[in-house]
Amino acid sequence: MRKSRLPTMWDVAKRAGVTQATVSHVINGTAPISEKVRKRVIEAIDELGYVPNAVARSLKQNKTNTLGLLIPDVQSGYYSEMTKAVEENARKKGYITFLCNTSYNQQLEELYINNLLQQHVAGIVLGYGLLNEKALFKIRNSRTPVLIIDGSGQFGDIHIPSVEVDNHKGSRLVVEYLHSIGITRDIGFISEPLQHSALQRRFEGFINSLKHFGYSINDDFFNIETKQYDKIKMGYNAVERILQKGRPRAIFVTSDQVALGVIKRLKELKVKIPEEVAVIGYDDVPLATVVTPRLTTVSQPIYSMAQQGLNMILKIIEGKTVENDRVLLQPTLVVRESA
Amino acid sequence: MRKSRLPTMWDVAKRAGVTQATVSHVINGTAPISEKVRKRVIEAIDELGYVPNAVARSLKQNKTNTLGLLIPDVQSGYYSEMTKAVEENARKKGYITFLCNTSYNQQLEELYINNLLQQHVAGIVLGYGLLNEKALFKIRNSRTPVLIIDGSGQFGDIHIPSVEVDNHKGSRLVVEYLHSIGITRDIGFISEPLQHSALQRRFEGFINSLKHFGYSINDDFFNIETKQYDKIKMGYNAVERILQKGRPRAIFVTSDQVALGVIKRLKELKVKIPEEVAVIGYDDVPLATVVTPRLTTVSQPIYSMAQQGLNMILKIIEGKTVENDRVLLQPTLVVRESA
DNA sequence: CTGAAAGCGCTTACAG
DNA sequence: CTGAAAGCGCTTACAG
Repeated sequence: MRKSRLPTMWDVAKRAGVTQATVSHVINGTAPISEKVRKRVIEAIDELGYVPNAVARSLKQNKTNTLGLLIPDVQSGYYSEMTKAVEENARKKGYITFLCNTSYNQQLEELYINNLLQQHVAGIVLGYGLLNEKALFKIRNSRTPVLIIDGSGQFGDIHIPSVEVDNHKGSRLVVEYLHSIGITRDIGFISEPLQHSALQRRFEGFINSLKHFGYSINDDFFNIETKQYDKIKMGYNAVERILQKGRPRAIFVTSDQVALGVIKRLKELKVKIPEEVAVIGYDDVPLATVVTPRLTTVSQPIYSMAQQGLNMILKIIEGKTVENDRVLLQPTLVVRESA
Repeated sequence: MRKSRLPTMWDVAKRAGVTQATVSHVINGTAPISEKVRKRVIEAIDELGYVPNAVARSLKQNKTNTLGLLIPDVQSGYYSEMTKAVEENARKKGYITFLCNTSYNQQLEELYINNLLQQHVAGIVLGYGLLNEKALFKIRNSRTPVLIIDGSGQFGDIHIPSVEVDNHKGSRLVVEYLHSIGITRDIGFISEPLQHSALQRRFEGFINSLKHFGYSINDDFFNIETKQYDKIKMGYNAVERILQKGRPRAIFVTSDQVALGVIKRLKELKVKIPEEVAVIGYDDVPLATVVTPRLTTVSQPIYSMAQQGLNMILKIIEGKTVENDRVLLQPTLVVRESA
């Protein structure tokens, strides 16, 4: 049982007793059509269950209404929120989005980019700073509009439009807050690998702020992972390693997902949070309010990033000029219980 | 600065001094080509940075390598896992997937289905039992291969291929386990709205098992939400309402996300889990091991569902016959600390 | 207000 | 082994 050919405009035309061009005109409103003919065409469409073929349309118009979104991991609370925000805003603008989950794998990044380019997507949204520069060049070469959310638009010589959050400032907020509550030494740092720009900036911002206050830097309490694996386990293991060298008074963790593991281990060890060790995360994922103690963390305006980002890339797609193609948004610190 | 036309096979052909058909043949390997010509064509492709146009290809071949996935909410731990599993398996088979996040909104369901149909996706994967039957009819009408994961394939008269988990059994495992640890009464039930079949089955299974053991049913301890909102808050509020009527000895919650809220409130109230109130969730999301106490829950073989589901729909897409189009997988109970 | 016709970039019999 | 040609289902000037 193979599907018999789907009805086309030609079938509709025949049934309505008009020409195929006329059917196109009534569907797209591209010409004034008499009410009588219009009605006949609409009827024929309904009777046949005709559905316009976007593939043919795209080929002729040389434009699609599809977007590609690259993220490292939909399962992370942060990226799933980003995915939702991007997809929702795209839909509202009439675009449908391809989801590309790269797992930070360079080969996958390139495979997806190749695929998206072949699909002639109207634009590509990068949810993080791609690791594979070759893939980036391919995008540039194709002249496909591209945007990076939550990442620097600067890759060596090439620059792409971006909407990012001030990561230096995020870290500064953390150190300032710790200062304000009297924690001025033994501040630890835990992070997943500093693979993309956002994470690197957080680390730089952290170090700079520490220096700014004239704190001594004890990297016994630093634990930066060198490869990706389960985020929660990363936090869990990091606590393990740090505690072998001493006890920090506070730990700044560059993502909530990892902070969850940190808290888990600390609690198992009966270390009091925040009395003995204060913990501050980053991202403000929904779960931050569920753990005990509730997580103090740096909040990122994800929805706003996605919204402004989408507006920007759509302008570029439409060939309009965008005044500012490096939008910088501000993070805020949400103080709860863990610090 | 508008993009100049991208190179086509025709451009490649001209540069290589061959015909456009020949270029197509070397790209697709659809004809034996002399090594000499092949090399010239490959060179031309590289020099021009030619990328095959999948839109044109799809139109001519009347098939795309795209899939649509409908889920209610990427942000939920359960559906983000499903999304990842489906997307990964689709990619491995050469398909790229459109993500459609419906929020259980019937209008959105229909909008997405219309859009996917226009895009002529090769297949549609439903991540839950669609609420809008009209949308379902449209899929059927278009004869687009469709598959439902984690939901019944039976909608009134129409049946669609499905891979689901035995939800009756999941609930039975819960009641049996409670029985085995001596909890034989005052068993509560908390659920988000029973909007799709999976949830309905869990409820039925729960009631049946209670009856099976001859337990009395006290629906003072039941709290089934009537509309969607934040899952964690649902759990939180449900505890509130139930505790006003008395204290159950155990609560079965039909999803971990909601169970997180249940635990949160119980802990705030200093109710001991599991000594005073045992809590059992459903789904076994990654966070289940992070909360304190670690969540006892029913585990679903999501990856396996996605994998088997993808295999099935791809067979259907390729016109092969599938022997069993109603696969039923088995859940397992993971006993941790909360019960 | 409606139609005839070209063409988007490919694939695919078919010839030679 | 390579090419000439039709055609996938549309949109879009252009005529009338």
